[in-house]
Amino acid sequence: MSTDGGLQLDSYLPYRLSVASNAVSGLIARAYEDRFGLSIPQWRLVCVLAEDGGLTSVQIVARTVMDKVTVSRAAQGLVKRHLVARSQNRMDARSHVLALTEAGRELHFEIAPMALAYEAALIAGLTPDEVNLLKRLLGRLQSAAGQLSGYSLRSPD
Amino acid sequence: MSTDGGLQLDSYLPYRLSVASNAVSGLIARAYEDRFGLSIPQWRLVCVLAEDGGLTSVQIVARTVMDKVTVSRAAQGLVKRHLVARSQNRMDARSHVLALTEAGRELHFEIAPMALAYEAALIAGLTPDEVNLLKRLLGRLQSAAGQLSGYSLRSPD
DNA sequence: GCAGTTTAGTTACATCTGATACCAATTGGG
DNA sequence: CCCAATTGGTATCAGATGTAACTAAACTGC
Repeated sequence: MSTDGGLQLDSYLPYRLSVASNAVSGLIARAYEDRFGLSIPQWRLVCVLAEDGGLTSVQIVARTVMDKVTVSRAAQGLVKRHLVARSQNRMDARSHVLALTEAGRELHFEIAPMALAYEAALIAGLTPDEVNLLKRLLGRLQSAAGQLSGYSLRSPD
Repeated sequence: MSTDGGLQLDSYLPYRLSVASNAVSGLIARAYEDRFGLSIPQWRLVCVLAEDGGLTSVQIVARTVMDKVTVSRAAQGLVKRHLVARSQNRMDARSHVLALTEAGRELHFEIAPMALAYEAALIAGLTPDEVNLLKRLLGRLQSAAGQLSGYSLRSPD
């Protein structure tokens, strides 16, 4: 037993999580960038707009766990490429409603199978039960982290 | 059934993984930064040096899945604070051996319990079996991503 | 209906990160 | 040996990201 109470980087969960996430995100990011010129924030935006239809920036922020600046920039890029259109929101003149254009819908239609293929390749070899459990556990970690942030956690004396 | 073959952001694994990892990393990063002035790369470096003793930059890169530039910068900061010492490597005059100083060891000794407490708080409510499975699955995702990168993955026609 | 506060969204800035270029030292082939 | 190619490590540059400041519009109470 070592003096550090058993802390080993290799089995430290936040480290493992970060490394795995970086590996996966890097793979996916390269794929979207290379073939469609989309950043990950842009891809997420396309995704939620395809699912939910027109949304305002605030709604997208709530839906995607991204910063509002990130959303704003992603939207700018997509509007410039005519994949997303912004229309006046007659309920509130400060905000615009973002929605996929026809070209945007086509792009989503093209990407979706590739995205699913990557996911399938990543989880090949895992049972459906394992995948479900993994998603559940990730959700738990996320909410635990959310609850802990703001609190200060003192190490045992 | 939607036209996209069932792609929903909320249940898309790479997304879930990224969101969970960001939440956890953000939490941990703030804790280390606030209390010890360490960035995550610096923390990792302290960790592996505490575990393995003196290492060269190349060895640290292999051990921590970080870029060599990141390691170089993290080391600079730690050397400046006298937490890490660099000594000549008599096998190869280009490289130096990095090792914790006494102050560095003390710092590690202080941080380790907090790091473990965060991990414990994050996995509270999970069974040991679930935690082990989670780590195994993360490892699998990481290696799958590693294998896939470099290959091109075509979506099914 | 008007002053103060809150909210939607963009801009500006400071930071961090990674790819590239670069230098010094080492290795290997002839 | 010596020149070419490789490797350890750092510096430089460009792009991404988040925080804070800012603008404009919309509520709130009176």
